[in-house]
Amino acid sequence: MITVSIVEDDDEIRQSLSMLINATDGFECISTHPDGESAVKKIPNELPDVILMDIGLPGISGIETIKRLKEKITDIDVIVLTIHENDKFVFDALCAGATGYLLKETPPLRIMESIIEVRNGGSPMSTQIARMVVTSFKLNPAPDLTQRETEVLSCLVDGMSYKMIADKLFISEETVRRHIKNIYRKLEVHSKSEAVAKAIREKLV
Amino acid sequence: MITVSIVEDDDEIRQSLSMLINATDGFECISTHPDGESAVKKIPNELPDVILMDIGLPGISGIETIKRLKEKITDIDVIVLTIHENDKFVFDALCAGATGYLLKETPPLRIMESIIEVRNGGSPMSTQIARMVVTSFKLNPAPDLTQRETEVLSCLVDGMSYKMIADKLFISEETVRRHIKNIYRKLEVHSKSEAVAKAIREKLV
DNA sequence: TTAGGAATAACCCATTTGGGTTATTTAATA
DNA sequence: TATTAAATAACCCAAATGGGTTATTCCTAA
Repeated sequence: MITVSIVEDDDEIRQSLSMLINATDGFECISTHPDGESAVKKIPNELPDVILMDIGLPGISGIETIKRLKEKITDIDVIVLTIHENDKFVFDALCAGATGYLLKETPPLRIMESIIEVRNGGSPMSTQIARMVVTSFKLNPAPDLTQRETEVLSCLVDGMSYKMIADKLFISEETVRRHIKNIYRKLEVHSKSEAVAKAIREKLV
Repeated sequence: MITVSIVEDDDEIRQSLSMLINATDGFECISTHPDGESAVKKIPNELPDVILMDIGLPGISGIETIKRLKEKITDIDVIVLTIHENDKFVFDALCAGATGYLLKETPPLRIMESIIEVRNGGSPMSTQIARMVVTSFKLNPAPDLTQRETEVLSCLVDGMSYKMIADKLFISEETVRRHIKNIYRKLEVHSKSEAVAKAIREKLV
């Protein structure tokens, strides 16, 4: 028996999800909550196996609700079920600790399969979401940077000082400074930490 | 008709995959390659819709092969098909530009479904892989750091100077220095760029 | 064959940063 | 109530960094 809680403000959706779960052998919907506050308060006592979580909730957001619940119950599986397929919502939800992310157009059968999948150590996602997630890993070629400059930028991202970079690349510290000046000009930054931040954010290395 | 190329050094696997694809209506395996070199040389002329790619190849690795192919053909879909479920291989493959990642235990039907899925804008992954990918987004609480220190660390990650942080938080530059010293001690680093690198690598902010 | 980019190297100077020390106020908690 | 942690602030000094300028060598492409 897999126990499920639902956090969803729309009465109709909440009830039909609950009915779907209870109508399926081996599943039980043990509670439903219309907002994040009551979910955060009560779910730690109810301890379901899986939570189906909406993102657009009144009061505290679904993201914040996930964060607070995961702090209290680290090993719970949260599947986001939402209409939002916006980058920010998706990545914020995953950073907060969501294990799966389904769009509301997901057919009922697929929702039930996802609950099983998440219990089996998977991370069910709608196809668009999976693509967004995978694409986010893709490295961008650092525009304009020469090969050597790219190497130096990697060293910066590794937290190395001018001296350490010089030693590693067998060149003088002055040459390192030269390369770094060129990197700053090309990336339009003015310090190591800005360069590192930009390189990582834009996945240049 | 979806056209597929296979890059796989094991003769038996390569042939059975090719047969599987050609035996399925709507799919055609237009070429197979036993190593990365020949794949990089020939696939740009063959232009399949999808490539099934092994990682453990003789000569240049599957990762490197993906990287070089994606440089030449940006809009091609590469599905990795491998026994390696090691973190490093998975993330390196995705950074190189792989769109899907299946383990070799994947049943034939699921492989064919994955080819369709990738053509429909998805990113097919084995369940374990999806979980690894999703888990990699999870933020870790910065150990020991106080709330203010965490705020300052965020500013560092944004590439801000002491002065900018002081202005933003409405405190003196000296206090910023104080916080940063404490951050360095706790994270065991000795410079801004090391702190930024560590914060991002360990997802502390 | 020559112009230009890439990589190398050096010097000057001001600013920023990193490490050490000390101290006050406030809030939490034992 | 006494203690502790967190946040605030200041000073000293040395080292690292950032910006400007100039120059040489090598290789590639026009």
